[in-house]
Amino acid sequence: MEMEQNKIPQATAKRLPLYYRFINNLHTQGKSRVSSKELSEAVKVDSATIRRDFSYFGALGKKGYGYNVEYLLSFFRQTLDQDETTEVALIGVGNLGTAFLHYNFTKNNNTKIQIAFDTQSEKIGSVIGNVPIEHIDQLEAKMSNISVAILTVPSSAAQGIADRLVAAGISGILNFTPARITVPEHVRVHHIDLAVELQALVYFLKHYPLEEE
Amino acid sequence: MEMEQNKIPQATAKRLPLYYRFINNLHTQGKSRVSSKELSEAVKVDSATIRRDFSYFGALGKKGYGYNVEYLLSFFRQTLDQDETTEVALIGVGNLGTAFLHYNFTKNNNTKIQIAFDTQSEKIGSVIGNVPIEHIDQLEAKMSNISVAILTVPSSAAQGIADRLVAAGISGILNFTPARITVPEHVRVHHIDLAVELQALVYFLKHYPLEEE
DNA sequence: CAATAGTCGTTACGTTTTTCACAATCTCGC
DNA sequence: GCGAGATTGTGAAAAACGTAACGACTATTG
Repeated sequence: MEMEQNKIPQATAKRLPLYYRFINNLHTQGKSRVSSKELSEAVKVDSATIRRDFSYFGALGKKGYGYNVEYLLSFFRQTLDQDETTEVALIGVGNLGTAFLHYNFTKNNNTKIQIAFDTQSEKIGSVIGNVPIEHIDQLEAKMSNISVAILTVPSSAAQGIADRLVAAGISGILNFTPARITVPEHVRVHHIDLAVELQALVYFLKHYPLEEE
Repeated sequence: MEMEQNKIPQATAKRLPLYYRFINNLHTQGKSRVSSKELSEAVKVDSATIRRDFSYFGALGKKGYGYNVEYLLSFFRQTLDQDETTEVALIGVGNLGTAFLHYNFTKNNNTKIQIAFDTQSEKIGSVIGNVPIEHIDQLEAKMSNISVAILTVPSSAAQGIADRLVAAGISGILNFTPARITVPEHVRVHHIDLAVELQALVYFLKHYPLEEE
């Protein structure tokens, strides 16, 4: 594992996948060149921030010209390890879980949902979006060499499943339940809380009015 | 609209809904008192940060004692305008949209999905999670007094729908499509990009190793 | 009532992140 | 090959954010 890029700010790291997708779009559209200003309008990130972000990886552009899309794309593919796919498990095949299974991550991404788990027997054995669904009892048995899990179970089950994932050797959990799960230090958890996101938006609307007109 | 709390940092504002929910939980559990340390363990936010966040609203706690759950709850209810429900529209009743419709926001929140729209005729007229589903053609007609929309349509349709929402007088959009939509300055958009979240987690796992052991 | 332990509110400081602004450099048309 | 215009990369400043530390105050116990 190269540690040279250890110095990349977290805020920058979070934007990288976004950049990657839009550069990919540009490439598909046949564009061969792009400026930080254009990219800024597309991804809604300040152009200075984009230039700064890119600069952590060295001089990727040319002054007076901008960035070569092809070069940028191949660079990001390498940086984001697009060549090597990360296998992901999904726990909880409800509506939200199903949405993920239909989401074609592999197309533009380095991730692939390899297997899904649920408790409901009528779902077991079926395949959604090319992903087979197994009974949750099989979790420990079938999680070898899977290091990332998406948690879309009811919140009451979240901590219990998280404990089992940890025991099975998970490295990262994307937690969509409202519960804040507790895990050992070596496991990284990202929380995405849909109700909180909605409420936060409402709060901002009421208390941080934007420019009128 | 009170503007006194204009000075609350955005980072704090984003945490308020989270605090609210956990305080609500404590109240339901019959706890009458809580310290910033306890709350910290529950919501996974540093206790000093919690005290700081609360302090923007004045002295809510008592030294040597902690915070009174009931008081905190009534305070947050007021601050987050929990008494007055915000009506929300949902556009796009796919898997993700359906997940939202089943999510009982109203229970713990000040938001209620009032109406949903889709293009597929077999869904029109049905009701999911108490929310009626209308044809997208009805959008302009039935959006009066709705100021917030959840956008869960295919990304190719995102900008077009966004334009119509803006024309219909929307104030805020929670955008779950990978597309970054363009709107006038007075409309607030929060982007939640599931693929980006997953990729970001993977990137962090590879490049920012956590403490081993 | 004194002593002890607990907890807040806030100050001070360090870190991270964003933004400004411009010299350096490149492109492109003529 | 020159000059006008475009765009990068970055130094420096500002803004935003997080956290350690501690004085002030409270509750509780003996």
